[in-house]
Amino acid sequence: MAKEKRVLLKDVADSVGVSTTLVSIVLNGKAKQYRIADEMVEKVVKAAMEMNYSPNLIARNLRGGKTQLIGLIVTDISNPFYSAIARIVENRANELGYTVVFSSSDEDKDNTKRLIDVLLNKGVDGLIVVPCDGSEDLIKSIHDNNTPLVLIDRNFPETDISFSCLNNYRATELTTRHLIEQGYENIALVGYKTGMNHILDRIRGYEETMQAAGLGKYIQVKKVNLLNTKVEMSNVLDTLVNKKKVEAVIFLTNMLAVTGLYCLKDMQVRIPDDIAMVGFNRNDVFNLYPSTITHIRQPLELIATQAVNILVDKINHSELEIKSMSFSEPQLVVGTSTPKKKEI
Amino acid sequence: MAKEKRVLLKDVADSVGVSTTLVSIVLNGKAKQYRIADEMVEKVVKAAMEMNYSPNLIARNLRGGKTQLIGLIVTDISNPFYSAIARIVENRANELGYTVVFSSSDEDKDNTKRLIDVLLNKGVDGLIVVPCDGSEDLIKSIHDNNTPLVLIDRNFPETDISFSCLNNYRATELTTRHLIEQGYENIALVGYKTGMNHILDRIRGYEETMQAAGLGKYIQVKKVNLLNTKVEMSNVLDTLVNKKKVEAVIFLTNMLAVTGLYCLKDMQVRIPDDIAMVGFNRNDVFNLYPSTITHIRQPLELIATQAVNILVDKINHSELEIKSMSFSEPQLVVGTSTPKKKEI
DNA sequence: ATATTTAGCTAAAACGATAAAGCAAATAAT
DNA sequence: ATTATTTGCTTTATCGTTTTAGCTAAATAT
Repeated sequence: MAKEKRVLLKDVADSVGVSTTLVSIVLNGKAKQYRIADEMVEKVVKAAMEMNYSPNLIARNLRGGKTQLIGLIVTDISNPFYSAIARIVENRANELGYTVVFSSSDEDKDNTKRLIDVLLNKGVDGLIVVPCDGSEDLIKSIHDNNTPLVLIDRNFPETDISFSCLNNYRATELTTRHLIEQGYENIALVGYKTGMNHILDRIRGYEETMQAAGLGKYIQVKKVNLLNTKVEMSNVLDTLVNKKKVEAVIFLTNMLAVTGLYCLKDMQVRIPDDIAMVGFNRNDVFNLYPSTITHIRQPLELIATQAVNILVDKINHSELEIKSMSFSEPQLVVGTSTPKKKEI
Repeated sequence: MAKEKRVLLKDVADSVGVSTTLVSIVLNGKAKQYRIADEMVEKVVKAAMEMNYSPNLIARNLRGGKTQLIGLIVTDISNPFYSAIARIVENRANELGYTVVFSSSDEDKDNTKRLIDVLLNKGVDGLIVVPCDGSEDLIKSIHDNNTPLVLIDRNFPETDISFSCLNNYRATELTTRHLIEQGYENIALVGYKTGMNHILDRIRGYEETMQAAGLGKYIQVKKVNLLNTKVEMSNVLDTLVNKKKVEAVIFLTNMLAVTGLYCLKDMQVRIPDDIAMVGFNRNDVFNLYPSTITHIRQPLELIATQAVNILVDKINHSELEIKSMSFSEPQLVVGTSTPKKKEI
């Protein structure tokens, strides 16, 4: 029941009869560099193994300024999209010898600031952040302060902050083109109010593809608020379906797509009989809904792994100030929610 | 661009012209105890505020042995059930001044051991763990070593390790009783192979309720493997539906219920026309499926908050060895997947 | 007038590791 | 034979706090 006393460097040193410095040198693999005798190296390593020594990271960190801790700030860890990312970040970080600390910003920039402060204070070696609206200056100041930092899922193109995200323009270009090829013309888009680049890129992808296909007159971008989404979504969909006689809707995020499904179910609008739709990111609902939902698949594995790779690289070469940009390509998963439109 | 130098205790001390000790005492609220003059306290606090001082936690921790870090080990953070828990743990931990480090064990006890070692090595003050099959001895040894530890979602009733989980027996008692009241008799259950208590309790809840209702002869407990779930589930459901002519199925976890829905869809078995079913935990699928799925709702907020409360209590009173047990009550959310059975 | 207490503060040690500088003995060079 | 170099290790300082013990001057007691 009593707390086992931890084995210290000193304990190992005493057991071999040498200084703690020597043990530290040997266990850090610098024996050659400090020309420690081979037999001595062997003795020390053996003793350390037998005594089951493991260094106190806090002490090591205080001395060296490194914690092998990575901070991950997402908007909401309970959002399956971000928890999926978290899992991959965790795996990759572990492989590289890091442990992950996470926090949720709730899309709020003051929260983000608070969380970053806390994490830096805990001594994290670097940060992976899903930035939220209005956080650009804040994030820039962290980056300017030479804290290793990588944005994920979203980015600030005007800055020299590294990021790993989806090629968002391509995502909606793909979906829009698919819908056009299926014969739809009156195609609307539902996004949300934000100045964040990932959403703006998705909107551009839709608009430019529509324009290029000569469907400019049908371009309709509806934006709902992130709070009170359900009510706003109902109104938006009511307008699109009943007033605008829209043939297909593209939802810009998973959450919007699922909320959209709830509303359409309430309105007793059938998919795809009454309207075609495209979602974003995988969701069991998309497969189990009466019709399977066509959606964009993000290569999460790649996006998250790249973010960690870039970050760890920055941590290890903090003297270099390189902007790494990783755009991953989206895939279109075609379901039965976007069938070929029957000609009149 | 240059790294801002952190403000140290010494900087504050120098600016006021006193010792670091005094500043430390004042900022830790021990001025009275050390009878520091009131004007001095005021001066120091003012200086610290103005200089925007915040203590280096690493140094503080090295000295005090506390990190204000909590380790959370779940089986898979990308599982929405656990990421929902993670979010609540995070919130409550933050309120109490802690930060959360997470890891996923993948239901593997060797992973669990490795992760616990890493987290303890990082100096976490305590652990919240979802234990997996076969990890009882391991977990017990951590607990015996006086590391503050709380189990969540699952527990080891034979030990004196604190936990916060659902009243699992009540959960299936509720569902089974509901089905019986709706007129079903041939009710089967699908769980998975494990020795873990939470599943065994759920099975007992079903069995004893069936027995008490005089439906003992209908008791059928099917167990699928956690790997290869889809294939095994197909076989199990085929047997239940086609051979055993079962009227209703209870799925013991969210994952099982969703997998079940996939299989039933493939088999073109309609719910509830061909079979009634009950799921576990909330899922958008349950609401958007053609029929809404009756399911057990776990009070996650309560379960997770309690876990943190218990843990922090243990951290602050490590001398007391109290076993705290928190069983939270399940709720039955009734959908259209379990309608009143029409009498013949 | 001297001894004792109290108020108000500081010096120094400690937490456990790592890095820089140093030092004796053995070997090589002149 | 004397000096210079190399080998193999140790001593000391350091990271930024907190805590223990102590120190000085003023206030009180004897």
